[in-house]
Amino acid sequence: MTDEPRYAVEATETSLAVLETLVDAEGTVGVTALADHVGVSKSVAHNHLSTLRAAGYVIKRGEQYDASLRTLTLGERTRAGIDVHDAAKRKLDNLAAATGETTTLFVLEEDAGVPVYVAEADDGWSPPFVEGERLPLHVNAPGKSILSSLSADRIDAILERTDLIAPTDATTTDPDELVRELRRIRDDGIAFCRGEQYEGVVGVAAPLPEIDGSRIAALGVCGPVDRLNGRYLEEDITGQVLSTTKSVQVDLTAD
Amino acid sequence: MTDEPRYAVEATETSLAVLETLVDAEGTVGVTALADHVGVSKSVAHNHLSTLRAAGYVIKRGEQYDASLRTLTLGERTRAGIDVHDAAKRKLDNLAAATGETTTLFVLEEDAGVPVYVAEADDGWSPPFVEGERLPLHVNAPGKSILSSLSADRIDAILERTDLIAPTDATTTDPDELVRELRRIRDDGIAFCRGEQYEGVVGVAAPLPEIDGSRIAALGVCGPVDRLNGRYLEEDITGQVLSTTKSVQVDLTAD
DNA sequence: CGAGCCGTTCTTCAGAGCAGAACGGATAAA
DNA sequence: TTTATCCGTTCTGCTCTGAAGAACGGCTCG
Repeated sequence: MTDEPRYAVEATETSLAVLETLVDAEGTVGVTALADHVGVSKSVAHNHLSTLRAAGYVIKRGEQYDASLRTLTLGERTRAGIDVHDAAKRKLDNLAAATGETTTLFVLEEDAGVPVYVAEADDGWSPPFVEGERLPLHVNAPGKSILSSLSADRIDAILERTDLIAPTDATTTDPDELVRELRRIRDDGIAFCRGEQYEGVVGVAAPLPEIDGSRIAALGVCGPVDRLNGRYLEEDITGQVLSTTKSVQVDLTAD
Repeated sequence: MTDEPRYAVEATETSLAVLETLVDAEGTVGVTALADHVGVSKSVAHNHLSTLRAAGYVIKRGEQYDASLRTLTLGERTRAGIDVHDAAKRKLDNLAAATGETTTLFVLEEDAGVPVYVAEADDGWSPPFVEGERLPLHVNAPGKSILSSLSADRIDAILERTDLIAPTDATTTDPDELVRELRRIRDDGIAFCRGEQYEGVVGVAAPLPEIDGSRIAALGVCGPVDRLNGRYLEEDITGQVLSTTKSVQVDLTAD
């Protein structure tokens, strides 16, 4: 997984650190502050900034630097290559409108679940998912859906490599218990998450298995437990998640 | 603008070329093909791939490489720092739903207009805008809105640095004529674009001037000329664009 | 069975890229 | 007004990175 590269390119690591610092900074950053933050000399920081600027990923406002909007294109171009996203986006918007809750599309990547699209709830609130950020598979409904759709061998391999961290008290950290739950999820075709990632947030999700070359994914709804509960959650919402998933699957098979 | 950096970091340029190649590639790419494409030796390509992989921006599927979804986070984190985006996103969704057409938020960056958010039309069609891609300001309605809201000095400076390319026959390439049009746009508070960027595509946009630290932006609707025309375009759609813009402005001032 | 590909590793050496010093303009303090 | 400081940029010289190309080993196809 994280085998250190034998011949790493240090300059690349520095440039990425510079770029990430700028992306996370509020407003612009000066050369000196940036050099301190990244841990290189001022001249080196300056060289990397100029290079990133020539490439278009960094802009200069006065004497200060900032990440440019070009950073968006990398992600958008990557997202454009994901067929599940194209098939699901609009349906997730509709599902969000119909339920008033946040809807998400997660994709499997390197033993992790990655939100690729998040349609926000009516009230604008949604869990602090950052699209593209890898999340452990065992802490949320889409992640568990994805896991449940894999072969037993693959589940074991992933669980072996994964540290079953517990963001809340509700998180399942026992592999055997998790495997039992995954079996139930596979039988039901639907996964629930009750505060396992964030206190008070529940989720429902259904797997979207691989369809000739598309990625293994899952589609879900999540929101506060005081709105999502009881029969409304387990029948109404669940039904809508299942029918949306079905419809995305049909579209994917059609192409 | 494009003054070559005096001490460019070549390794960074190579890594970015590698990453962009992967992002634009359909599916995965092998080391040899990638090395050829970027113009470096196989071992160098391999070193950069390993480094980018360790940083999380590249993943390996079997013996092939691909851009990872992590590329999304750079853009999303940048976007999260743009207050105009947060204020306008939901309203652009609503405007798209109300009109059935594509709505966009453009922001000024380095003499160019950059789409930061695009809400697609009902029929799923939208101009081939890639979020984050810089577009000339004189070819579309949001760009012209942005220009019109600047001071005369600043307009002159930008026009001097800009090559007034003409994607279609309808594009205005004469600076004087453009300045006259910008004056009209400033007086009306609304800009139109009639096939100046893409044949058969018209646009309406209104400027969203700088509000304490927010970026200079514009908000627009665009779609095919056979749907958007006549009084429907000039009164109905235009009115909705103006009221949405007003509402975003109010929200921005409120914070 | 062997020829050819492809990803990975190794080795060697030029020069890329590092740190630190020096420059120069701007701003603040005396 | 003068002086001190700070910050972005440029310069310089040394070192070790990162480049190329060859070699390795596994795989596939003829």
